[in-house]
Amino acid sequence: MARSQTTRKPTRIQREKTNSILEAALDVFSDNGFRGSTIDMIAVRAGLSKPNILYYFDSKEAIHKALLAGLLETWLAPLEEMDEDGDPIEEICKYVALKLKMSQNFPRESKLFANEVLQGAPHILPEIKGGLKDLVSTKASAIARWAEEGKIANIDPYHLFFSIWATTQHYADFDIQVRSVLDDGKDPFETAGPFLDNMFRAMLEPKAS
Amino acid sequence: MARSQTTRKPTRIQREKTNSILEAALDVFSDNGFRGSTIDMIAVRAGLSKPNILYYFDSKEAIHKALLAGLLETWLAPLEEMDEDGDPIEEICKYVALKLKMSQNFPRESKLFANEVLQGAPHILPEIKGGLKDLVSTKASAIARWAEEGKIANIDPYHLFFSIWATTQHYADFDIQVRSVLDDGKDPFETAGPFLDNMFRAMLEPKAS
DNA sequence: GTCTATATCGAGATAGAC
DNA sequence: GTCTATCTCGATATAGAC
Repeated sequence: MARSQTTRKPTRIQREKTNSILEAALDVFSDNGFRGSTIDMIAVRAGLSKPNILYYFDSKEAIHKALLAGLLETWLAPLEEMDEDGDPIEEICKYVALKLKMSQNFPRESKLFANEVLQGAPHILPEIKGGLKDLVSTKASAIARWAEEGKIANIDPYHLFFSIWATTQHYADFDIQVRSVLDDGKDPFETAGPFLDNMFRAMLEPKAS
Repeated sequence: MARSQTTRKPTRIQREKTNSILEAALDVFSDNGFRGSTIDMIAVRAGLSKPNILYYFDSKEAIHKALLAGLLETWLAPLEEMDEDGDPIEEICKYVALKLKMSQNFPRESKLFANEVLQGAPHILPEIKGGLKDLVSTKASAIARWAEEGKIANIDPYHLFFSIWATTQHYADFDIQVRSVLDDGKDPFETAGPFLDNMFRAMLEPKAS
């Protein structure tokens, strides 16, 4: 078990190889899911041999866990930026735009996450029931307050989050379907931005009571 | 290869066993994905032996294909019901409600479909680029016409469909996350119905120009 | 039609030379 | 640190008795 991860000083080369393995693994796992991926696929894409992969990581699962480890944090960062003292509708729409940008720029991460949750989140259920739930709860309170103050329409904050996650991640996770339905060549993200912005503004606009 | 599927008259018992295998397979595949599922899991859940499964189906993939075969059709049925001569907003909201009901009543089918599309739709890409694309194209034209006539707001019909699919299926596909974020015990579907209805009505309401 | 036993194969992981 | 060769195991699928 005297693996490189446990030694004291990881050299530059070690870091580089570790990174290229993770990079290749992200490709493979997001395309094929955990069970559908093989170490060989990762090795080929990383330009390394199979045993060499297992020199840097103890197992296939260790690679997967390493990828997931930082993922939820990255995924939640945009939500943390939501400012309770800012303009309500602008803050929410900014979050939507950020989340859509993440789907556009990090589709592999989105798919990795989708795969994981779809299978019942076997590796990150604690994090979901912990950090995610807590953060959402906090931000939901802020949104509920905005609604009480009449600054936005009276909507359920939790379902608001679900609809934001669902609509933005859909373009990454189901991209094959989206692009198949649209004329090939069109970039879905260009038109999705204005559409979603308009959709959430319409819903959030305070109604005359 | 003289398998029962190819004989002329499938007896009642054969039909029943075939159905219980498909039923068990739907459980297993939707929970674990195709690669993560084993014939043994299906056999145990169906109360049959592994070779007996392979007497009724030529291979694990054959079971999977059989499940997917009817799925897209079932999945599209609600969209076909959308009436171009009905009240625009009511027709669209009826579609949303139906789609949500399907997520509630057929979560396994939804997950099976999500798994398939997430992996790039290897088995049903032709159907997606064929029947699905055509049907959506037809209905999108109707919606575009409604918009031109000022009966609904001027929104992109394709992104409307994407947002409907994303939001409704989210409750089935990501149920573990939804239920983890909400207080346990609450049924997400009860509150999701009114929320989504309100959301799509707000977006579709014709704007004074 | 249904079983037990087994052939076969793919893939994770390890041994040991270099 | 990296390779070739190999062990091992789980899973698909088949053979053949009943």
